[in-house]
Amino acid sequence: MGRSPCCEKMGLKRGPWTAEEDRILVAHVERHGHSNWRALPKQAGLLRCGKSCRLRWINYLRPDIKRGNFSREEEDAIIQLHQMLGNRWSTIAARLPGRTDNEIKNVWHTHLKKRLEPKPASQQAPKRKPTKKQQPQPEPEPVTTLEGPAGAVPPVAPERSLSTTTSTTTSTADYSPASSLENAGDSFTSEEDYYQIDDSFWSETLAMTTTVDSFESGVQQAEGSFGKSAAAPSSTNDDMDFWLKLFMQASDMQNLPQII
DNA sequence: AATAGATACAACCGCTTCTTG
DNA sequence: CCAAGAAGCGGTTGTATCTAT
Repeated sequence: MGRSPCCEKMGLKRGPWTAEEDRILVAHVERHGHSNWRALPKQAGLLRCGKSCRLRWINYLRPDIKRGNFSREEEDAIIQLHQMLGNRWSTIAARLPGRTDNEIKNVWHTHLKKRLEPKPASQQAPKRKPTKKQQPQPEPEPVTTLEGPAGAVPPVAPERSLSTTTSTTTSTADYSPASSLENAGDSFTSEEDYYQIDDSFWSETLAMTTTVDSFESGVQQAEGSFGKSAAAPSSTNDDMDFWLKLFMQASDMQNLPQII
């Protein structure tokens, strides 16, 4: 298939987006939509390639983007979904409203992968404070809800300023250990305590896992009846789309996550 | 105070998949 | 059915910022 001759780079700008470029892109998309990314920069008067515009829009300028630190629930959801789906970041992102594949990918590589690696307890706590970009801004309440199962409230698109590219960060769901400690006034003494934040979350999570597990066994039977090779585990990966569909259907049926 | 190393994340690159004529 | 173009996706890199020494 033809490869996109994207970025006939001559004359096109690269690197970080300016506030002005953001403003132009947002204004143009709001007015005309983005049916044709390739033509968009020209129409909007941006010296960027369509690909770059698309990425900027999807990852930062979309109005429904949720910015700020990942909540513990979101992180755990990513871990679980990654176990099931592998590096299918866009699929994982689809289960985490307001989060982008790029963001999830970054979080995975910088935090979650390490968390899964065995390490001494002394290293369990995050070493760094949130960066400037991550600094929580005063927010009436986190978007992520820790309420019960019924609390599967759709995430609210946070108010965002478009004045700068980086200051758009609003910590809508800052639930990092550090901030929890600060906010709680009281203290969690360990990460284990931290995990005990909300039982309902875990029951939900477990329910999800169980559902998927039982689902998988059910599907394996179904696979047999479909005439598929009763197949080594590896074939599961080969047929991931099939699994994914089933997974989605299962979650929808049970009104399961939408993890947050 | 200086600086080397670690970390976080925005952005780019190139391949795959989808759509259309 | 085929080929070209466009969009989507995942891997990787560049750079700003923070921590430790």
